[in-house]
Amino acid sequence: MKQLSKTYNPKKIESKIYYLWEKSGFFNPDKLPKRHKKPYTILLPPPNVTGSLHMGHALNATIQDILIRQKRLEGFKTLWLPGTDHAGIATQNVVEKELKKEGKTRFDLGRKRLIEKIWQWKEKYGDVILDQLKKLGASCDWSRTRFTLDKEYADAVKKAFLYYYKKGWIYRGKRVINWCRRCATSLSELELEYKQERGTLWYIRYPLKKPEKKLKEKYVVVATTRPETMLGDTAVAVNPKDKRYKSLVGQKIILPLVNREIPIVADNLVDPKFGTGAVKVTSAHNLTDYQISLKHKLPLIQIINEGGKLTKKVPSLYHGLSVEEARKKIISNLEELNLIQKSEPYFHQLPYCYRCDTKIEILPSEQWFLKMDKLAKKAITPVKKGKVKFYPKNFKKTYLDWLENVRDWCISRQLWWGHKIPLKGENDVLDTWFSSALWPFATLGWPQKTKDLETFYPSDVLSTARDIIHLWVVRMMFSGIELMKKNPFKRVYIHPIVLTRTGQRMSKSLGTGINPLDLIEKYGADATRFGLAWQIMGGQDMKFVEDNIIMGKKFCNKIWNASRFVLMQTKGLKSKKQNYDLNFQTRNLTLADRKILKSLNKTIGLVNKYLENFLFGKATHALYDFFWHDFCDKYIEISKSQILEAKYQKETKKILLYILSVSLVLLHPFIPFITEEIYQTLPLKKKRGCLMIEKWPSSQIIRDS
RNA sequence: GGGCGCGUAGCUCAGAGGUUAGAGCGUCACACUGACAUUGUGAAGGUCAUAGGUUCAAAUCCUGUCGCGCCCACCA
Repeated sequence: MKQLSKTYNPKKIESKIYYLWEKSGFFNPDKLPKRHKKPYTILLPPPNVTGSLHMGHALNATIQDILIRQKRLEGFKTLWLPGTDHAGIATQNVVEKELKKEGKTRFDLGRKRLIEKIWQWKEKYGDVILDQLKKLGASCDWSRTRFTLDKEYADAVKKAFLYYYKKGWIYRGKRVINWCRRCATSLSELELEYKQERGTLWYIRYPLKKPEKKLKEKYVVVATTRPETMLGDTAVAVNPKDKRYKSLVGQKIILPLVNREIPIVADNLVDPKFGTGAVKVTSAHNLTDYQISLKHKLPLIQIINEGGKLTKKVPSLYHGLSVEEARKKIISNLEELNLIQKSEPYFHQLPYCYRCDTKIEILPSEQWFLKMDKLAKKAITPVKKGKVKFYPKNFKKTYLDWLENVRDWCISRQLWWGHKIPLKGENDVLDTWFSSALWPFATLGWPQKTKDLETFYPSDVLSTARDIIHLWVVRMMFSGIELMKKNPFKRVYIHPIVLTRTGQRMSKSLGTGINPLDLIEKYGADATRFGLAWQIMGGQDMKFVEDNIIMGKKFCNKIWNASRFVLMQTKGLKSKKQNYDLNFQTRNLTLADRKILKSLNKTIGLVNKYLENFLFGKATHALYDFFWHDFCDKYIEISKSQILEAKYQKETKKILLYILSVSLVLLHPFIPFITEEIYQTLPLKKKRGCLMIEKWPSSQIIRDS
C-alpha cells in the first residue's frame, strides 16, 4: 500500500489526477459504465474567446462541476458540454487593436484578410480559458467542445435565421445608431469613449401654434446643448406628471426657422428637473428621443448625413453645412428672432470613437429586426407556469418584467467577425447573441437529428450570471421553444456576483480583480473550490475574501491526515462485502459508533437537500462540520481507545474505513482531486477504478434503533 | 430614473418570531503524548445600522430614516 505524505500537497497530485480522469474517459457520457442510463445535462455558458479565467468563471465552473459530479455519482449519464463564443465585437476589437500597433486599420486589410487574421488569433488564444478550467478540475466532455462560429454551428444559425425569415418575423427597419464619420462605420456601446466636456445649454423659445389666452407665455422654452438638431425636431416632450405643462400636452408648436408643425407629447422618459422640463425631440439624432418617437409614432427626419453634413431635409439656407457651422448660424438666426431666452455653461459626457477619437454622430440606419411579440409570449408562459424555475426565485421577476415590455430585437451588426446574414447582397453580421441563443441545441447537432440532441436536450440546469438574463437566458428560451418545441432547460440558477472585499465589482483595469489561477497555485484547486462554495449563501453578491480559501486549504489537510490515520489503522483490512454495504452487528456497536453513523446519515440527507436547492454554502458547511467536528474531533479520538479493546477493535476499524469512504464520496463533487487521490489508496475490496464513478450513498445506512 | 439586494464579533458571512445570537478567518493563553502545529483545549470580542410600530415575546414581522452595493436604462 502506498504511503501518504504528512501534509497535503495539491501540486503533487492535481495534474496527475486530472490525467487519470481524462484517461478514464468518464467525462464523456458515452464512455460511462452502462448503469449510467438517465441523462443529465449542463451546458457551459460559453466564455468569450478573448476571455481569461476570472473569479466569476471560477465560481460558475465550480458550481457546475459540483452539480455534474454529484449527478455522475448518482448514476446519471452526465454531459457537461463546454465551448466558446466568438463574441463579435470583443474579438474583432482585440485583433484591430493589434493592427493599430502596426499602424493599420481593418480597411487596410479588407474583410477577408481581417477575418483570416481573427481566426488565426482564435486558434492561438481562443482555448486558453478552457485549459484554465481544467486546472480547476472541471469535468467537461472536451470531446464535444463547440465554438459558436464553427461550420456546423454556422449551419444552425443560418437555418434559424431563415426559419424566422420565412415566417415573416424578420424585417428591415430604421434604428438610431452611433456613427463615426471618419471610420464610416457604426459603433457599439463598447466602442465609445466618453469625455467630460464643457458645452452650452441654450434655452430656446418654441412658439405655440394657438397660445391659450389664460397663459401669459406664447412659447414653450426648451433647453438643448445641440441647437442645430432642432431642424429635425419632430415633437416637444414633457413629463406626464409635470403640472406646469399639463394643459399643453396635445397642442402644436410651430418649429422656428423651419415653420413645421410639431406636437407636444407626454413621456415619462423626460426628466422634469432638467432645464425647463420641456425638451425638444430629435427622433433621428438622439437615442432617448428615438425611444420617445417610437412610443408616440413620430417620424424620423434625418438632417445629418454620414459625413456629418446637413442633408436636404433642412431649409436650403443650411444645406451642406457641417454640424459646427450649422450650430453657429442657427444660434445667430434665433438671436435675430429673439427666440433665445438665455444660455448657460453645461458640463456633460460626450461619446468619441475609441479608435480615431472623432466625435460620434447619432444617425438612423437600416437594420434587421426580429419581431418579438409572439416569441416573447412563448418565453413568458413556461416561467409564469413554473415549468422553468428560477433559483433564487426573485429572478423570475427580472426575467418576466423585461419580457413584458420587450421591443423587437435588432439582430444586425456592422461588423466583419460573425455570422453573415444569409441573404443576398447582405454585408452585415448577426448579433453575437443570435448565435448564443441556439447554444442549448446547436451544440448537440441541430438542425441535424442527432442522437445527442435526442438524448441530452433539454438540459437540466442552466447556471449563469444575472446580468445576461435578458441578453441570453430569454433568447435561449424562445429559440428553444420555437425551434425545438421544448423548453431548453428545466431550472435556471443565477449565481452570485463575485465582488471585491470592499464591495466593488472586480475589474482588471482597476487592478481590483483576483486571478483564480493564483489561488489555485497558492492553495490548490480543491481549496479554491471549497472556499468559493463555502461563500455561496443566499445573497445575490458575494464579497470575496481569501480567508475562506485558507479555510479550504486547512480542511483539505485535515481530510488528508484523518485519512492517514484511518489507513494506518486499517492496513490490510478488506471489507468482506462490497464497499458500503458493511454489515454492522448492531449489538456490538458502542454509543460512539451509533452516534457517528447517525450523524453521517443526517449529513447525507442535508447535502442532498442543499444541492437540490443550489445551496452550496450550506452543503459545504454541513460537510465541514460533520467531517471535522463529528468525525475527527470526536469519533477518531474515541476510536483510539476502542481499538485497544478486543471486542470493539474490528468493528471500530470497519466503521473508520466506512465513514471515511462515504465522506470521500460526499466531498468529491466539491474537492475532487484530494478525494480521488485518497480513494485510490483505500483498502476496499471492490473499487470502481475512479471515485468519480463510485456510488453516491443513500441516507438509509443505519436505522435509528 | 427603474429593478434587486445588503447593513449581526476586527474581517467575510450564517441565523428569519421563543432559553446564555453562531461559523470561518484573525486575536490572546496554554499544550508539539503516535493522524494532523495547515493541530488540540480554552478565552476575549456583539445595546444584531437607526427611529417608531405589531406581539406575552422582535436580530427575525411592518413603516419611516440613514448608509452601502449590484444590474438595467439614461445624461437632451
